[in-house]
Amino acid sequence: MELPKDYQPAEVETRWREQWKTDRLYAWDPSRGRDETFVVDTPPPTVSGSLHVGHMFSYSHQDFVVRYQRMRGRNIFFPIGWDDNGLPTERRVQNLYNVKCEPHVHSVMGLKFERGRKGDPLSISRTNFIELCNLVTKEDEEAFRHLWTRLGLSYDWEQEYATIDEHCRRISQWSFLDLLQKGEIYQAERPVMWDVDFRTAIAQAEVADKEKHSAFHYLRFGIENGDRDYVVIATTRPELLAACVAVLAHPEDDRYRSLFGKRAITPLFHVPVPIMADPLADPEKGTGIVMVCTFGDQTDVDWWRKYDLPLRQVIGRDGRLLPIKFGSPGWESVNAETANRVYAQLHNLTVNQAQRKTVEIAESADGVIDRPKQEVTHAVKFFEKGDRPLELIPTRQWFSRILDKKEALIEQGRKIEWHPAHMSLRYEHWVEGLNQDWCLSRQRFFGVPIPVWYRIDEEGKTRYDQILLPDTTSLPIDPLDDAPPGFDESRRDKPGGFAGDPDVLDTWATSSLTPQIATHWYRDPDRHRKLFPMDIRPQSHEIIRTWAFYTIVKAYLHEREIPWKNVVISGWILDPDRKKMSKSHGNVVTPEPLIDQFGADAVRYWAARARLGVDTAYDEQVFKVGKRLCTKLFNASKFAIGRFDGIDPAKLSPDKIVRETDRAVIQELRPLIQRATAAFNEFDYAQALQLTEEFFWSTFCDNYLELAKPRTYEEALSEGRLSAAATLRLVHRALVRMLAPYLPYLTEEVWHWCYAEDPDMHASVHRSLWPTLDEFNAISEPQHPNTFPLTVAVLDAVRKSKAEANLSMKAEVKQVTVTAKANEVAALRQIAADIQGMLHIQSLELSEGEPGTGLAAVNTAL
RNA sequence: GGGCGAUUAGCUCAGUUGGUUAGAGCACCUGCCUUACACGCAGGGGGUCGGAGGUUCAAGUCCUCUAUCGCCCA
Repeated sequence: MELPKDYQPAEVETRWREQWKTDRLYAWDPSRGRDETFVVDTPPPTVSGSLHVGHMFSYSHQDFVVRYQRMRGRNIFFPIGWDDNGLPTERRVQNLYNVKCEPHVHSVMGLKFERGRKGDPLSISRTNFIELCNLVTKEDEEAFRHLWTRLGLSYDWEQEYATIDEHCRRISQWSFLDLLQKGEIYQAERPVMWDVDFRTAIAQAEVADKEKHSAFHYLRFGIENGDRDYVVIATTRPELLAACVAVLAHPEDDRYRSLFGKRAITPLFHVPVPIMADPLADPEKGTGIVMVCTFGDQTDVDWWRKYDLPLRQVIGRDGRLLPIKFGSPGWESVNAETANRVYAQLHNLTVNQAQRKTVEIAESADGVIDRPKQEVTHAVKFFEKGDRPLELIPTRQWFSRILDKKEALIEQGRKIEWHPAHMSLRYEHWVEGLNQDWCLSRQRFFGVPIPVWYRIDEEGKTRYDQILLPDTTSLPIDPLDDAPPGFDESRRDKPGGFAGDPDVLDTWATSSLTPQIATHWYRDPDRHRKLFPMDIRPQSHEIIRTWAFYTIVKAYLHEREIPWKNVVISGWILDPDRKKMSKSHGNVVTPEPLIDQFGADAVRYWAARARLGVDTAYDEQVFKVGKRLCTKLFNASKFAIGRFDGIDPAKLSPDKIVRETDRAVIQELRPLIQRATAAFNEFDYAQALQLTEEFFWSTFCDNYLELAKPRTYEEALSEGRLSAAATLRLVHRALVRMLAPYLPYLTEEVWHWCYAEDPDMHASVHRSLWPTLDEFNAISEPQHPNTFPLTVAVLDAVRKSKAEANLSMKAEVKQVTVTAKANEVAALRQIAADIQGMLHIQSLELSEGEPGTGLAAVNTAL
């Protein structure tokens, strides 16, 4: 057989990629039963995010597990999707094309858009904006598809989906309607966390705390009919002064006890507000007496509800101060004229500007500022993708009831096996800390529309309590384009007609349905039953509180089921200084050049070296190690196969393995198979790799191959040569399979040099069965279980002597004397010829005795 | 402030249910171009396992406290 001189990853990878696709090697077989099927719920990557090494890292981890399971004979269901709807795509479109979506703008057919256009953002219609999002999404998907394919991830591309495609919209809307019908979702007008730039509500899971510099401003509030003139309140949000609705202190705070029941008069706006006692007021914070605004934070909301306080909303949805007229109902002031004069200077300012302006006005007024401000640092809530702090703004939104299900959700989490186990705590702690129902609606555009309409009464008022639902057979629908059953388009937005809900669903409302999306759920109950609950959800740890959590929620709400039996958590790739890789830090490594440089298998090796759930510092050395392993496997395979090539494989059956050396190496292989299999069954691909790599390099290449080599050069098909050839073939064939999950390209290449036609194997290594002990049952055990380690001890000693004498390994050795226990000497005697042949020993003397330390005492005379 | 995790050779990491002189790769040093591989082979130096205390015949491996770092949550 003519084999190539060097391993050329690029050529080999391209060839096999094509072949696998043609052969539908990774396609799921719908005809096979659930018990022989292994189902994976792959979290679809956010395609508008930038590709980085972390993607290759964690998505390779799934593939190791999947490829192993495939080699166990399981029917693999391994779908892949793209998470493309939502803000990341919208933001990318805005930046790429310098546009902004304004729903009132009319659509333009066939509008051409230009990337990188300068000037002010162009306002475009919702329809045009969504068109652009779809366009960009397609390109972004292609980048991921390319990377996944190059990496050799064994997805079943026939199951591909995108969270904005028709199928996903249909499933997502069905989910909404099903939960609505089950009473699990509701709409309400209430203060929600609001991003003033994206102008949308967001959910608890999307909030990130950021440490920000701020300051307590000490303001004097007047007291109505009091025994003192004023009380000093410290606030970090003076711009909310106009929204003040009450003043609170701790009931046992003697400083303020006499004030309870009286009214305070706010500075600048002269609004009388009640002074009340509440145990949640912290005497240690600020001056111990706090102003309640609608709304500064969640505690304000709680107090506002608890005491049924009035609503004085001053911050608008765009983050600017609303127009307000003091003296009008709800805006009483004992000095409305002054209040309006002050407020006129604040109206329409952003929150930041308003804060500065308020302080400026307060400073120039008499008796408002009590003392200099005090700088502080505190945690401020941001939308994780946002630039300005969140505001609490009362709006009408859809919510999913989850607060009343904490216990049940924790219980669901406990039914799932988490790998590593401690990751389940992240889930439990998140559920325990929930403090809001899930806000499902987003005031955005590129998402799954909320599939409802509302009646408009004869007065032209939208009746949110009169919901119109679509016929489920018509899903997916867009209530802004489609008319509800019983109406036609002419009645849209007219008195007596209907209005479509303008909002879209939170992306997680769809992403949380990846199991149902993949199984086709209600559309194909048979298929759903065959695939659900799934076997594993591989993902990384930062999305436990979002992706894992919401998916568990949905499976529970719909079917009272867990979505998967196992969650398998990948760690992160950190930069060499162990910092998180992120675009803003500028430390992100781009993936494709690494494949160009080292080959896909080497990149996968790098990923495989990291243990489950453990964060790993980025170290380019590991790619080199991977590449070196590929080179070694390539060369060793060429050589090993060359040693038995030409001998009829039928002559190389297990029963031909009769020599002690050969039986001894098989005896070493057995525990390797057991241990690697056990590790893989626990999803511990890293452990399985480490064991296999060590055996391959050290036991197989450095020792066994060298020992067996002389016999393979014998001219006749002697018993010894056949035994060595059969052993080489069987061990090598097992090792190639054991490395196949990690190095799919090279192992497939090697497989086809020699093993693809074996009757007990599949043409592809990736569908051949993982090695089991059964394959080696027919081979007798060596005379002594320690024969191999004993032999290596002798080899090491002789090699050391040669090395210390600066001699070549092929240098002749006059005599070697080995002392070992009697039964071991007997075993060693059968190895003697191989040892002598390998190390060129003229005389090898074996004597029975106490070896002292170690297995054997070895004396070498050069 | 609470929770979780990490802390092992210069670097990146392994160390199974506690048990002989703590391992690997890289880097370093010394040899060897041994008819698969110099992207190789052989050999070598180098850690007492963050710190303190405890349990035990025996601890990197269990317990307590503590330091540093990271993540998550308030």
